[in-house]
Amino acid sequence: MNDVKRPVTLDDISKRAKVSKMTVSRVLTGKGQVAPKTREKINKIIDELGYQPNLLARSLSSQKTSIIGVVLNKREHMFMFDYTTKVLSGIMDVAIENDYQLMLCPISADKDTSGEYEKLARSRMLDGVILLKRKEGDPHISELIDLNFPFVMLNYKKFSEDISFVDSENFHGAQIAVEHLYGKGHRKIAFVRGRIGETNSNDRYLGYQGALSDLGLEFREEWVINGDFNQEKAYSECSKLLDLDDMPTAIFCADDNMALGVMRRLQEQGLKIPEDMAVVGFDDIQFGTISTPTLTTVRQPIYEIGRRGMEVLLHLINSNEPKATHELLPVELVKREST
Amino acid sequence: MNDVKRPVTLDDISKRAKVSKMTVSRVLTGKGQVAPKTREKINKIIDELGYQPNLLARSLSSQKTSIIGVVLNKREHMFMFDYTTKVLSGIMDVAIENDYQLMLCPISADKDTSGEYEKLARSRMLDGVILLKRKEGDPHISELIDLNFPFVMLNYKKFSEDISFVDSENFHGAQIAVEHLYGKGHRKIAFVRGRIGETNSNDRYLGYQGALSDLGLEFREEWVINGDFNQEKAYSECSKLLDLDDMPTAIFCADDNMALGVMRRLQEQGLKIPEDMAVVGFDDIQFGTISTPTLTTVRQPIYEIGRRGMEVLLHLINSNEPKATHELLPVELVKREST
DNA sequence: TTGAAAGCGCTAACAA
DNA sequence: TTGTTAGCGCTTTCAA
Repeated sequence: MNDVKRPVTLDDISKRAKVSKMTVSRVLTGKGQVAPKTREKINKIIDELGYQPNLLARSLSSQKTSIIGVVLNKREHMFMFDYTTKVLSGIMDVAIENDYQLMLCPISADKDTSGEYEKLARSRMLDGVILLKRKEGDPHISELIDLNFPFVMLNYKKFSEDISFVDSENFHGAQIAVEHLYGKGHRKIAFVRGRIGETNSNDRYLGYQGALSDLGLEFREEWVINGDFNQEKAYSECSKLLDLDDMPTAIFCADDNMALGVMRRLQEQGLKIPEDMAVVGFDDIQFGTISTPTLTTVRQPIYEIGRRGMEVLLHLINSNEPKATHELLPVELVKREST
Repeated sequence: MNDVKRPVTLDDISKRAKVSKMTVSRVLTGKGQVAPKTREKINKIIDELGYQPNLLARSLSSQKTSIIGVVLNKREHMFMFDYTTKVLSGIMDVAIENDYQLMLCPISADKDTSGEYEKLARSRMLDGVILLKRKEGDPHISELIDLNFPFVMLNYKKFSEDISFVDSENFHGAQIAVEHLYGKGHRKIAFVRGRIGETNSNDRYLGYQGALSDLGLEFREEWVINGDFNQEKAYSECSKLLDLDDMPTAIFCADDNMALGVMRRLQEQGLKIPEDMAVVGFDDIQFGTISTPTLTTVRQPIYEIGRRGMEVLLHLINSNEPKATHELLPVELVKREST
């Protein structure tokens, strides 16, 4: 048994200071009036005894824990380390600034997770949750809504008054990617789709189509392949484009990972990038800065999304009449060697 | 105010089932005997009412939270996303298997963090902590030891009976890297050191020196440069090697990040890798698999370190007479194009 | 400005 | 097999 010494409690302090526990509690939390002299005396004893509040007891009593759950896709996050690290950093920085703690809540993205969100909410351990990259129309979100439990979705978009989200301008991002290629002289632009069923993926597809139409370019079914936000899938599917009689001259990929897969395939085929085929990605992951050639891409402000997400959640938690917030953060084209 | 409906409590269940709270508690925790019939009746009511235990109350009463704190270097983890993600995955998988939760505890690696560990321990929120990549001889570890609070250090080595750690065979890893270069015909082998003051870094340096001596190779001060586990630093310091009259023919870097910086510098100088200069790294990060050339490296089992670390910690927590565990996991040479 | 009493929801220890 | 009692350490509410 690890018998940690019996910790100092409020009671110890109050007895030593010859005041009630309540007075000590007031000093500790800063709420309520305490005579300066009393306060001083108590503070001194707190220091002497090295008192630390028992957060469990405090939370049980006050019905607030100052802990936020971060729901991430159980296994998938391994393949999105760039994303996970950046978004967590943003969330974490705001958490630190506001004295909140972060709890990791891995939940499967595929299996039936019915009841999982409700469990989190009802555990009373969390004041709110941030959901990362959940699937479109996740049916279990209603568990959170029904319980009126504060939550924010990141990299997810749904204009519902029951759902707060922070996402980036995916539609616009796809547009500027296509316009950039157009500016470089390309007229036959292919698209590699992301996972069907993620709102991000859909918006980028719509942005691609919208831009083609705005620019008077042709849209062809066979120039659209499905990469599933998966590098290997994009790598193999890419062959379909290369087998075409009328090949595109540029490929816009719904994320950088797929762009990397596509570039690998092109290079194996002996094609020069960007001379024979231009490539644009989406995200701006670090790999794209050291790949050969370096990757032109649409930068998403992931760190900022994390920050804003946490800010929105804290507002939801602490405001008297919370209202769902919908935010789309701006994206930016980063020109590199692949175009 | 978010007025979540009043949650169902043990009391509600017990009244409805016409048994005492204790009996319900027994059904819930699985400890103690309960008549099958009673159990069945209670379980039914639990389902009906959608009861979820209040973890706060349970923890306060039982003095166990089933939450583990993961202490990571506050800002630094941003630059080690590969490491952080892998090690967290390992920790998380074992946590899930054992019904533990993970709490992120960012603590600065540089500033004075006196009292921070103690705060974690005394908060009563955590059953134990895992410390990632802390500096050698971190003076505040004693706070944990004095409180007899369970903790494990990862990627840290100190043979003390007060400290449990899981690390990889850094010394041996450096040896096989040098031996590999020797096998390729190299006799003048330079070394790029990591951060002075991390045990990993020191061990790799010692392994390098040991291997040179075993192989009867010359050790020269000017063939050792300091990269501080920092890609840019390695990039710039690398010039010192190139300015030498008697240049080495191979460079062994204490981590992959630095190796990437070194390769960049070499290529800018017009040197061919591995023809003009061979390069070996340490870690096996993903970048090394797609760089040009791909990087020969010593693979550390980071995911495994995370797993073992969590297992060791759980043992420490749940064993009656815990004893510090010291583990060095095996490393492995991964041959690629850079040698 | 301070204090007393009650309770947050659960479990440990003991008793029946 | 089941129940009773007594907390865990804090905050809330109300009274002084």
